[in-house]
Amino acid sequence: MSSRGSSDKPPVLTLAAPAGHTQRIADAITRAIVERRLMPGTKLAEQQIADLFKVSRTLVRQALNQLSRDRLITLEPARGAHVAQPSVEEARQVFAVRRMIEAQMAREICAGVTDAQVAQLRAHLAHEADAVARVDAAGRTRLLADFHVVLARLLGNEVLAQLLADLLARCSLIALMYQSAHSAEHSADEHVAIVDAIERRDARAAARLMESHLGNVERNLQLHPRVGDLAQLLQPV
Amino acid sequence: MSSRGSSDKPPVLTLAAPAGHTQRIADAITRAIVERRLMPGTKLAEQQIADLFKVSRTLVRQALNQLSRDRLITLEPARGAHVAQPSVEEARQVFAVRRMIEAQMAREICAGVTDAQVAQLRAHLAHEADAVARVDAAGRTRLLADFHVVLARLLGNEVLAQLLADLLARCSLIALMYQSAHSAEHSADEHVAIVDAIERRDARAAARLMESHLGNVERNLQLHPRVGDLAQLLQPV
DNA sequence: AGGGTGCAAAGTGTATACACTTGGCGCACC
DNA sequence: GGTGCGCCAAGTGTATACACTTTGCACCCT
Repeated sequence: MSSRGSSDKPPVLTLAAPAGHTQRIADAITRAIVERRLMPGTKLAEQQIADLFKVSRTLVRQALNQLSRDRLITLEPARGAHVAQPSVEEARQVFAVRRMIEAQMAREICAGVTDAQVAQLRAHLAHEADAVARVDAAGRTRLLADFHVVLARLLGNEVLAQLLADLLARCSLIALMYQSAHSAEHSADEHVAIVDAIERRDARAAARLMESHLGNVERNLQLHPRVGDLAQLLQPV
Repeated sequence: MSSRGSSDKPPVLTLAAPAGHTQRIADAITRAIVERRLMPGTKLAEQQIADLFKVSRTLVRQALNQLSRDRLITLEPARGAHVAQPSVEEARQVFAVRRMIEAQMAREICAGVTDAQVAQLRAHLAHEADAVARVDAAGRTRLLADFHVVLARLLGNEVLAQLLADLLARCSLIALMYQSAHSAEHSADEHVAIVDAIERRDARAAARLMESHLGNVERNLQLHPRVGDLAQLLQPV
């Protein structure tokens, strides 16, 4: 709230940004979704967005196509774009994939991590704590997700990092649909424990902590048994 | 148990009408790349493709954007689209990710696989053997890749299956760039060994066999040391 | 009065037009 | 004769125009 759309974009670049306009629109919508300003199911009319950004529908369509591939919105043939409503099943599957990938990731990081990289992780944890202390909801959410991407980057594997980033974007949408009771402080603490294990090069503990961390996050979503189905059925498609 | 006994031709690509034109173009280009009719580095001019498919550049651009997100082509700002040339580094990273995911996948499959599912795998292996026997290069390559997707689907995790399908498309491009000496029969044999382990519910063996299988495939690519860089620079047609 | 049919407004799907960038060739100048 | 500058062609980037689908509302029929 406090950091409204501050004009961090000097108007100088506007004519020369080539791949920029489409990406800028996609990013803006992504942020709007993740920051809960666009609720799941909301219709995204092309002309409306085009007017907002002062561009033509062409660029808006490109952006929407991208977001559709990221599963952040759904694109029905002649009915337009809507903010996606991930099903309970999809949520479970996304978390299952994250557990598979990130547990193994934690193990491999322990095998070859340097002291400098550990320091890098500590720095990130400090940022997380800072955001939590400042009650900066948007930044906090982003940093908590970024932690996992930072871990991926430690392996020097950009493909892995990109893949995880995509999954995390979907997770943000899932988290806001099935409102999590898992407090940010709790997540941050678990991150600290994971880094501790990594610093000790304790692969088994790191993997176990990562799995339990992801398990906690998922468990605290309200997508559990029959209650979730009911809530989902009440959502207008 | 759905009547999924023998799948002679169940590709899901057959949708044509609604979102069809763009998808049809993207699929055609994808196939052309994977079947080695478009070499890495080849320029894809929009108007040229548009004429071929008798549509406007608009739809071609949409298709190219999709392919660019799949990393099958690169899209430079005002220079057009070219068939991607995955670097040696990228190839290694893709395989590293596949090992991480698929080894764990093999373990989890062993934990909960049913006899019917094993039979399904056997059926797929039969198709592979058939394609190898018929010296059907295109079908063979596709089936060898599909094996891994079929495994992913056994877990009932569509997110995982989709993710793996994306990685496999990139692998096809990588395989044709760094021409593999790994014979199709060899791969098929390793697939059989993996299924054997799964049938025995031997998670450790299945994971180990999967890792060695992927290791063999990667090792037999000619992306080994510094020679790879030279070979890559000489590649462009 | 209720429900079905047809019309009209809105919105998406595709094509075309136009502006701008890039790259190559030739001409002039050194 | 070599090098640099400028014009021309080709191709991409964005906007706009137009056709078709969907949808809501009013009106008519039962």
